[in-house]
Amino acid sequence: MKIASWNVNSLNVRLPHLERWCAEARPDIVALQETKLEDAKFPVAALEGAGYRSVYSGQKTYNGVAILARAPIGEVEHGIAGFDDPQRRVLSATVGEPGSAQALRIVNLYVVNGQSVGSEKYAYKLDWLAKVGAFLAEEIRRHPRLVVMGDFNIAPDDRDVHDPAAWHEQVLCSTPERDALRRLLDIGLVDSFRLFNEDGGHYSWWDYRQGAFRRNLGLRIDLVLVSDALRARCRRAWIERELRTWERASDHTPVVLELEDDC
DNA sequence: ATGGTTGGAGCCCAA
Repeated sequence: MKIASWNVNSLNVRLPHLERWCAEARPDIVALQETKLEDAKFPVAALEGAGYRSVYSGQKTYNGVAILARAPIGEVEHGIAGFDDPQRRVLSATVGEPGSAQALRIVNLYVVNGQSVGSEKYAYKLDWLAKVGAFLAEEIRRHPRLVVMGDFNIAPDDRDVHDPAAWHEQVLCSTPERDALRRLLDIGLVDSFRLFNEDGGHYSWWDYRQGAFRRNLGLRIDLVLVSDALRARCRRAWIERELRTWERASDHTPVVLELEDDC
């Protein structure tokens, strides 16, 4: 069972990449961010042809999240109850046969970027993360088999940063952001990549500018978090770095978690 | 050097 998260930075542009990667890697569940598509324009038929059901929450130009799965998708929840946010950044669903004990609860997050420390968008980011924390505390209580994945726009620690000195207390790396991520993990989640990789230098995003990918100037900001109930079922976690070399690549690559087959 | 590249909208904004 393979579970993946990928910020595609426009599904219109990246649909061929997604189809190719799904055919090659055959992930069972994929969370997409920055689809930048209104729901009416979501490529349901193309993905069905590739073997995936899809649920989505999108808007024109910005944001947009989707969950694809080879198994049935149910209990779809858009956004966060009681938080009337026009930005489409949160989508949750249960994947698996209805009523099955093997079903997984998936929460897909496109965390606010925050622009720069001290900006209005940064304040919105911290407020948004606090609301997500309250939401996840309830989700994990109702759904112990929980996967929270997405573009977190936070590098968890300095191992996840190519140049920690340059990024020190900058947006995506600042202490308040890392503390906010820590509070999400404290609910009972673990960064699956770190179950298998302790060293630095593994990144999921590289800026389009300055030849950042060629020079491996990246950050690891795309994460697959799993609840304690799933922790012992994790078999392998990795970053699909090779997709960043493809023609017209997204600035992010997929991050993948493999769970035991009976999961 | 406060730069640069990409995507989407529409002649700038967000990342």
